[in-house]
Amino acid sequence: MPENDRTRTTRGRQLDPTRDAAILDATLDVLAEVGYTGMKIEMVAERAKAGKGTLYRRWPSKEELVIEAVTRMGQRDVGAEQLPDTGTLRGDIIALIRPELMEEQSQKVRVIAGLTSMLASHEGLAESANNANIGAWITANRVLIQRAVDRGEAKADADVDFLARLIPSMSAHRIALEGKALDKDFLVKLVDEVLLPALR
Amino acid sequence: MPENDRTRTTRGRQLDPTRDAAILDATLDVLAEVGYTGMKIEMVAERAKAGKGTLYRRWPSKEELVIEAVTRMGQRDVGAEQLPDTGTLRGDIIALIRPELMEEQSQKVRVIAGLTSMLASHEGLAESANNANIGAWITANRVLIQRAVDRGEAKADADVDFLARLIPSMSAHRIALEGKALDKDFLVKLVDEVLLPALR
DNA sequence: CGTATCCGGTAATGGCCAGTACCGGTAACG
DNA sequence: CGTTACCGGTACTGGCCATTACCGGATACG
Repeated sequence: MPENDRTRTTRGRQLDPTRDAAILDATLDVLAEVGYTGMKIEMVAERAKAGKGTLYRRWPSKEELVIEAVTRMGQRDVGAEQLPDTGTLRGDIIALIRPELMEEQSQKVRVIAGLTSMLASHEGLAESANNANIGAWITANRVLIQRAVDRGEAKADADVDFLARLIPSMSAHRIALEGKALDKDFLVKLVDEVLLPALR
Repeated sequence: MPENDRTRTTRGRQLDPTRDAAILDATLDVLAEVGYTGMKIEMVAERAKAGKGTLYRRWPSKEELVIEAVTRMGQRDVGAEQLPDTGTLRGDIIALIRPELMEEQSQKVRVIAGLTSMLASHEGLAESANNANIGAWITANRVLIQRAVDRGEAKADADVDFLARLIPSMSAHRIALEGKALDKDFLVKLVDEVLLPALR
């Protein structure tokens, strides 16, 4: 039920669809900054320049709002179809590192980190959060590495699933626990010093 | 100020020092299970078979209690002096994987994960939590890897600081986000397939 | 011994904040 | 046009705990 029941038959003014995006974006911003517990509905409303009523007219609770925001965040992912294909794994992985994507990934990781405490209790959220976000990054890596294996660039007995987690895991740790930014140097070093050696 | 001011000059019964450990242990257990927000003072009291007053007689707030518990958790670390020394890096790292340590590390990671949302807001906690816990594990790895470099077992230009984070980061991701246990197979694979190739 | 203080319980107190109700104003249905 | 429902604001309500206050026993200091 990501989209609430918007099929109206009644009279009068309709919900303004442009407010939705503003509210969901504000939700992610606040989540990334202060986590689920620190996030107050009023902060989201204020940042979205909306009244609390406007939020509650769309989502029945804070929890539902957060679930939709996180789910939507997971949907704007890299898109497994349009992955780079430069002919080498190193080139592919580095092509994945565009500055906008890095910033976006950083926000995603921060959102998830601020959510970990409720993952255990809330079932659907854990799914959306983990699978849809870091998960997409891992999936992209999996595809790229598998290609390298098929191409003979990487050794045939490599554990693709396992190695696909390498870069996202290390990055998540750097962002969430060390509080550092995700810079290109770090990622390039990860590819050259760790991932590629592991595939030879 | 880890230890409260216990220098009493007044008359009457003293604080029973054996209650402290029970309460701090209970705090860590609850934190690992439900995170900071989900943790209610009453849960801790109940698990420690204590009254709430007994807690508040020792710590002025939930926050202070958690800080001391987490700080103390950081102090029972591997102990950089008694690190294994088997002659090979592989042997050393695997010797570090004792079942009790794995269970303890898993609890630590779960505690930290349930705390991430408050790390941003509370300064000292982030320090205690990150540096003192995963940090100790990273430090142990750093020492072992440096030894391997000195010994000529690993290549001389290896970035020891960087590689020391490999196993702890990957393990933390596995425990905190994937919710899986930290088993020996996973760690051995990490050493053989990732760390050692990166050092050749 | 006498009493100050602790102990494990349990019953207030009080603040924070999700959720609700309304307000004056406005846009979009019939 | 006349409703009806929305919009951004701003109270108000109610529940959940952190924190405090007590209770009827222990206990250890002087």
